[in-house]
Amino acid sequence: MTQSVVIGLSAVIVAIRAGEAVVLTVRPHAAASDRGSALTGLPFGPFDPENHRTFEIALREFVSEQTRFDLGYVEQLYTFGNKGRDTPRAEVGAGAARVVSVCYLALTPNAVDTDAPDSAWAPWSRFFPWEDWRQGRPALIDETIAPALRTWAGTDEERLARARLLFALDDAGWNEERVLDRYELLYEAGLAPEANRDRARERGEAAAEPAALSPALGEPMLSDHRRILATGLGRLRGKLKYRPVVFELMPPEFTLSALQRAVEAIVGVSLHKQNFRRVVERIDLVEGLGRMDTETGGRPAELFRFRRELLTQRPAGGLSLPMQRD
Amino acid sequence: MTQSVVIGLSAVIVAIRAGEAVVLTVRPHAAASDRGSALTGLPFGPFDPENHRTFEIALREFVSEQTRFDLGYVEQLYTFGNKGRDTPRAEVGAGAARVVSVCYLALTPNAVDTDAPDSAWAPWSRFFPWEDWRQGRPALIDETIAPALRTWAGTDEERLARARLLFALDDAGWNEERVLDRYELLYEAGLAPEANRDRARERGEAAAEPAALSPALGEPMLSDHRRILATGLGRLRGKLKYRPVVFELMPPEFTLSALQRAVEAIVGVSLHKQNFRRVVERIDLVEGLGRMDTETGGRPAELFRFRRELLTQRPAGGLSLPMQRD
DNA sequence: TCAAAAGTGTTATCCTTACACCCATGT
DNA sequence: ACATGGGTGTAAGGATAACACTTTTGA
Repeated sequence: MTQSVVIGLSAVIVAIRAGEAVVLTVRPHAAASDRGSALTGLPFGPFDPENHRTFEIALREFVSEQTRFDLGYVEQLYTFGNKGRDTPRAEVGAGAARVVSVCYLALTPNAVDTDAPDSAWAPWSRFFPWEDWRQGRPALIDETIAPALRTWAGTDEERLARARLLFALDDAGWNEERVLDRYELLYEAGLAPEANRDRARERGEAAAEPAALSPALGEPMLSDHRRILATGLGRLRGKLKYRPVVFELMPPEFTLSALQRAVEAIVGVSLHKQNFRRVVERIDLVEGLGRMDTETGGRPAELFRFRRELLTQRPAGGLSLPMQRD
Repeated sequence: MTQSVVIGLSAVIVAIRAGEAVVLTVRPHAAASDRGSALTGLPFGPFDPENHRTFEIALREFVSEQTRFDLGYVEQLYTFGNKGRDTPRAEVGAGAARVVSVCYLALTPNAVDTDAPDSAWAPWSRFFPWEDWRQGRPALIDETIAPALRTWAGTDEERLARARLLFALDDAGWNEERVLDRYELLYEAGLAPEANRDRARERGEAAAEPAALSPALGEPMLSDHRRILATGLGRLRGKLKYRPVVFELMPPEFTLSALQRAVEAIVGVSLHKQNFRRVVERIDLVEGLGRMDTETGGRPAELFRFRRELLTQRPAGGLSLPMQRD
């Protein structure tokens, strides 16, 4: 008498829009079963073993159905199967079916408007405001997060050490890749509204009101979608450094500044302009086109293209990130 | 009327034994449904949503049941869901249930004998003999693989380019991380016995005899387990370079040579002794104990330990790999 | 003419690589 | 004594980080 399992697919779909990193979100149509459902989520859909030969085929199909938008680069992220995950209402399941989510990261150079009414591009700093260090260390960390974490940690040395390491307290360095660990720390400390909601649901109560400081700590999402998003952002930040994936986010022709702004938007730090150019030239994966982009404000910038051909000819690395100190 | 889905769990469990990288294999007890079943597989077991709160709990449980062996470090690898995957007989499914496998990579410092009769440690070069470059470029590549791939490619430039890039033909460099791509290329070219078996099954025929050169091209495994193993090996080879995971494979005290041999066994290349030591000292994650190991043959070697405490105090990186040229 | 952004040059420093050499043990 | 493996020093070359500076446009 085994309980049935339903496979769901989710996608973290990333693009660059006006120099900002954005992610595709959907707002499931209002429905009775959704309490307090101003919440957005990631595009998700069921996996039907009858009709879908592979996960990826199913993924591309439901994304283009839901958003009229075609995916480009796709890679598998993670599979979540913990009991107690919120059951997204779109999954049709018999009663208490266990939902397992196979999650994907997708990158696209066309952040076109999706003309589907319930989907929209949202900058991901809306969900993780503490992850954007481009203007320097966010005040949010020292003013809100650090005190709250210290209160939560009390005298527990292990908790304190984690908080220090992950949020760069007491002169610890910032490691931009550990997005998921930071989100999970906040969740564990009860600083993510999702934590209260999930705990309430476990006790069978109605969801408690979000804690007072929630809005500052990033907009919550449906189910565990913010965890999935954090997984995707962390993976992308890491991958940039050892695979030439930025170019999957760029249009066919771009200026080096646009490329730099794209990298900065993703990793969330400012880079040193001159050295960034040198790094890009050294890896030798771009080619100047001789033509100029005159829309830049100052001196016109040369347009470049990604020499995609080279990927089939040699190993291919990523970009190192020459940080800009203030 | 959706077809049911069964979740299976598989594990690539890696250890170092006498300086060799080994992986835990199981040989399911002979059964009528298993044609030609001298084949080994990876430990796998069903995931029961009734009783298991998380995948990882289920994984640890069935591994210790099957092999009387406890896992240490564990990370999720990949989830396979393609139609046409061979259904492992241990999964109890109603008729034609679709089997989705959530696969894990596990590392352990204790390659103890498992006293379970059907499980055994096997060096992974048995399954991927072309991946071991420690004694220099394997003759197998030029004598067997390259000619077969060139025949398969014919005049198809794209196929030729892939073969050159992945198997380091025509002076292309060897990239030890692309284990999965290499296996998939061989599979696609019909050089892995699994390919013939799967194609035969798709046509509803009995499995064809393995191709003549199969034995040289690595021992095949049950179902798609060799693909899973390739995924795990590739991931581990990559991870070594940016996370201190080697130490999860070492006993509490070890010599630097033992550490080097472990790294070499995993990445499959020889490293430059003097520079390897420098690299290890620089990352500053090991500590000399002042005591000596006298069992080494020549001059006794100092014993070191991994300073695991540091992981909670600072970011932590991996080892760079100073190659030994011949 | 000035602001804004593109683009070049140069240097100190650190890491990697390669090579040469010495040390302590068992046979 | 010598083979075997452990361990140290040092110098060349390349990558990175930090600096100052020139060029080309629009307002």
